[in-house]
Amino acid sequence: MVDIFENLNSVQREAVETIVGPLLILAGPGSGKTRVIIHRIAYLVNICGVSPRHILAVTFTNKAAREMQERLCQLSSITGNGITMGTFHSICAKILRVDGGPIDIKPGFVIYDQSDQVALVKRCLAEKNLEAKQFSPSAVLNHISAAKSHSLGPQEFIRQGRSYFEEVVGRIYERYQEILKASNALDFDDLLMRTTELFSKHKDVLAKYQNRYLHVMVDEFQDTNLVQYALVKMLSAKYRNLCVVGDPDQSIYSWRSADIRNILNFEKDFPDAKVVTLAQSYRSTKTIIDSASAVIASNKQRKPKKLHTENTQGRPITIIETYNEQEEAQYVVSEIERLISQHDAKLSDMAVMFRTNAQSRALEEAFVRYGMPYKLVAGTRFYERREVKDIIAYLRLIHNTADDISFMRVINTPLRGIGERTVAELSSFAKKEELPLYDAIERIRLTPESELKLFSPRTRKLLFDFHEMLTGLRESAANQRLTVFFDTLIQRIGYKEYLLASSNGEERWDNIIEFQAVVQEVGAEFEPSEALSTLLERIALVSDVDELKETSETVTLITLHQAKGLEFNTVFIVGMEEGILPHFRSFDDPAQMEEECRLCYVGITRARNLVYLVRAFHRSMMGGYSTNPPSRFLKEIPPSLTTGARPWKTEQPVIRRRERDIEWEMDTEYELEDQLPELMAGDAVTHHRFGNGIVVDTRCENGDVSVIVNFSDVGVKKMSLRKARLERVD
DNA sequence: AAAGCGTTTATTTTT
DNA sequence: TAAACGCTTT
Repeated sequence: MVDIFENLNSVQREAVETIVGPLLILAGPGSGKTRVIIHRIAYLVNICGVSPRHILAVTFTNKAAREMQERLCQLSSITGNGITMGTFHSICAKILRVDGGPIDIKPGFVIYDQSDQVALVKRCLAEKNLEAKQFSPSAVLNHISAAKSHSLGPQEFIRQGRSYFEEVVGRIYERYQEILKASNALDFDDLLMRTTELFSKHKDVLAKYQNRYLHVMVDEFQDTNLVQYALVKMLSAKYRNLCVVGDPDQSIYSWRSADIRNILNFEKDFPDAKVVTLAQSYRSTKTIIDSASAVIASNKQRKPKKLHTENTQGRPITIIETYNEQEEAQYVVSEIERLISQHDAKLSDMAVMFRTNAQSRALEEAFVRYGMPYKLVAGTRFYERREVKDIIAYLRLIHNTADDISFMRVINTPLRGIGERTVAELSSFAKKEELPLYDAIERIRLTPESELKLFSPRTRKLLFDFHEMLTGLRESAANQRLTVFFDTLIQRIGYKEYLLASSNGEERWDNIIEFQAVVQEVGAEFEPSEALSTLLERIALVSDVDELKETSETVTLITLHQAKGLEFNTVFIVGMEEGILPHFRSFDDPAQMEEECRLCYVGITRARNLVYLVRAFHRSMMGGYSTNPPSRFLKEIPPSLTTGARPWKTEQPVIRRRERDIEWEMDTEYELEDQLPELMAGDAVTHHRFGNGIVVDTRCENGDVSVIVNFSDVGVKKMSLRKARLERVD
């Protein structure tokens, strides 16, 4: 057998050998965290004789789970099998399928993703005749999701609601849950919240899992939310062998309710916890570690942690200033070209990282122009493409006819002449009868026409045909192999013809073909009775990073968020500007600014050898353009560690923008000069209605000057400088 | 019911 | 700029 302690340093070894009681592992980037987790499991199984089925390991992506599984099997085949390993969501989904009964969850439930959630909120808004303008569906959804992340049900949320807005959200939330229940559906947040509900209401079920999992491990603990922490505490309460691994400096998902305090509270909740700090990096050069440390050191709310390495000093960080985003992209491509021809670098060992998806555009153009292979870790994810979602909606509806959101999506896709009015009438009928939409059609058909004066004969026929088609498809699904059924479905609804007739038809059809590959995989493995539900489960819980294959020879284009956990030899971070990184939406909130800083830290520490920090002087943004000063994070890096453009001195304050004012003065009527405050990005202003805010950008548009202000109460607003009476506050 | 036309609005997105 | 949205026309 392989020596489990081979190649472990003393701290890592300590972490591996601590198997009893609570354990917190603080692991810096590249400190061998995954290695420790794997070796610890191997130690538990192979040395201590713990059965793999008594181990629960939670990861943050499916990919991480898969990789861990693979590495375990490499280490020893007996270790790998039988461990419960997966994301919080997939583990909870499994628990609820098996044991959800006591809290009224039927095993066949479907899982709603983000776009389904938005659709559902919209439906609730429409039902309540609320203006989508005033209550933006995504804002409402964010509040609902945040409530769920704190285990607050609708009632509790309403009870503690503080503002009018929250009161309304509470009512929407209530209805939202009703519809979910009636549709036999759970959203992502429900998977977690309802599992904690199950555990707290039914101690026998909890006991079953507590007895099984003698050892619980959680990776990426800094990005867990309160429900997830609650789950972990419940599951490990009996044996208290709980090991959490994380790095507060890499917490970048607070906007998804991840709570950095979990990691800080851990020691309070478990006073006897042992804390092990892995501070030696095996990944990056000394220069990279020192630069990243300098960047993160500017965060105030942070336990200082000294990362070190015995690796070589390495090359300095290259800082580049380009004219605009095209030149920026061009620089990246030509530098990659140079590294390949002069230093024998591999494309697959390089990544270009950015803060916002919009930035990928200029990059892609340059890569295409140069004919350099690249892989964009998608902005719109595969399973969220319209055509793929359409088909998924059909599959779900066939699997679970109560799924109203899917029903709504497909009833007129492809177009079959059933319009808005008909759907509205049908759904109010369904609501009155408390029936799913699918069953409502059946009810209409069975009710004598004299009793029910609904719909014209033509419309009735259309509805009945649709219903009949679905019934037929349900039968096919039950009998045919999944692959065959899939073809039946596509053909029956005429989807190919429909797609090819639309714009980008070919491309969209190709996506269906790609989807078919996944279907084939599942179809080959499962009998018709199980295949459909397996397929739906599989596609509900995967992300794009999961699908990222390292094999192909291409450069990776990826957002900083998605890059977490990955590593490359060479990393380019583009858009190192105020307004991009840090993003302007974070300007007025110190806590969010610290998260921007961590994002930068995560990016830099993905690199083993080379880091390029690139910025553009001038960049198109939202139709106009803006001239962003260099990112404040650049200033933090000691000049001795950098090379390349560094025209500003470190002592100099951040340059604030004013360039466009030349145009502005020409276009603006002069008498305004005295009355209007001369504003620039970063200025604090006050507005008679919107309150206080920070100027994010000023720009000329058709002779008028618009100011974009991020108000602390109402968010970002764009307004005419001439009309809006903004006052500067000092 | 569906196409057409202005208007609006722009982070990040493990699941 | 461009895409998504909602209103109006056909």
